[in-house]
Amino acid sequence: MVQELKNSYGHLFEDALINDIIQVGTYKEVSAGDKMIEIGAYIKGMPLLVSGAIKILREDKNGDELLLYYLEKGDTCSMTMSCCMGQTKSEIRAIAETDTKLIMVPIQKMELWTSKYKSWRNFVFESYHNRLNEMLHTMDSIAFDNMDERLLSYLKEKVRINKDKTIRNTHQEIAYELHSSRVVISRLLKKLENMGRIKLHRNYIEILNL
Amino acid sequence: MVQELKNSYGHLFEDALINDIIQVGTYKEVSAGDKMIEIGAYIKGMPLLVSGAIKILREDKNGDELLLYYLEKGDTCSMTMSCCMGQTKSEIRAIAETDTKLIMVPIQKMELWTSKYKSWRNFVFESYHNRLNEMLHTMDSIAFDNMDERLLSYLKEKVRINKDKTIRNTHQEIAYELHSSRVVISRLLKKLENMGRIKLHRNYIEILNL
DNA sequence: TAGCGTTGGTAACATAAGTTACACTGGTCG
DNA sequence: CGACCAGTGTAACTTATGTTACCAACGCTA
Repeated sequence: MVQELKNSYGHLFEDALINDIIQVGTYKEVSAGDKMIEIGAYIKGMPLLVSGAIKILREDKNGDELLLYYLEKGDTCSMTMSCCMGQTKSEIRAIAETDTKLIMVPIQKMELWTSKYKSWRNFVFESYHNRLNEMLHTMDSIAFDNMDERLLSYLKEKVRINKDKTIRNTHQEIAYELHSSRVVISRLLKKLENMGRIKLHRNYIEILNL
Repeated sequence: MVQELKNSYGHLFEDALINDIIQVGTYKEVSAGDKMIEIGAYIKGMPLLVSGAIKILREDKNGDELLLYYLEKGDTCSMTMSCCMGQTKSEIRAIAETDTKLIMVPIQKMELWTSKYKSWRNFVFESYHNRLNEMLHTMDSIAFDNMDERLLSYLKEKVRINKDKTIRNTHQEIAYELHSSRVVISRLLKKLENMGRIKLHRNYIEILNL
């Protein structure tokens, strides 16, 4: 854990803070697909991502989902921080996109570290900043783009996050994350295949050139 | 200014901070419709709202707009803080919705106050928290609701923000903020009128019961 | 091997929203 | 007064997206 922490956060945090984190943090590994936070749950700790990726999802009245953004190495969950302040329930769902390593820090430390460590403050602010910006871009995509453009962005992002030109998802799963329907996604994917940009297979999609 | 500040922020900030704000802050009044921040602009100061409301808008590739949320008394602009950190340009446009009074604080103070005053830290965190939540709810509305529901929410919010059951906007202006077209909005407004929920007039709308 | 569930392809249709076009009205300004 | 313009109402049409239905292909396992 110590080495992992230093690799991912050594350049951000001063040594004293690193030591504090080692004292109270717990190292965790989660597997792709594991549910990490459920909507309405109370938050116990704050995650510092060391490797892998976590997807953050929003749910509508019918229980259908919408992908908001991903967290990656060096990120933390602003929603979590947000919740800690007000002791409110989670507004979002978090699911591991890939196998992920992270360090959980008890939220009780937040207050103290925020006053004690400048690097921690900066990290927290930066994190909020990044999340707000990601929300903005997700918003752009949803409000301004057609489904075919949204699908394209989705595929691109998925390739980047998974570092894999092969997307191992069913059309149904993709439809779910884009808050659309399977038939629509199949239709648009087929169009992309006809354009020569992807190759469709059962249970996976080969990305050629996006 | 001193009195305004104490009224709106006295319960939030410790006296020493209030004094600091008085030292470096400048009092400003803006009129409804005034453009306060343009997309791509660099930010000079951070606004602390004393009264009135400011609308925050996002722009698409074609220059069309989308209303994100309003800032009110006691709010500040997280996007501004966000920008200060990274010295980046504004991602959004800010326009006074009503006549508004506010105190501008130079961004140079941010860093110092954040380490010096606990109440300032809490204020900044709280502000990020609120903005993230508002973004979430705007997102819900755009991703999950039909235009008629979005229009309804829009009208309700407008009444609340302006504290006025009469909405003094043309259909075109409403269409703009919802990123739709005039014809669509006229159509839906007429439907609402037929349902007896509003009364349409030239250049204004009477809200009966939403 | 036969049967079954999952996945994907596709057609036919329904609906929400955007677009174009044009008429009407009320107010303004020469 | 008459011309003009902004704001609104409405019809007719297009398009994107969602829905329903059904079939075919694949892989599993009884």
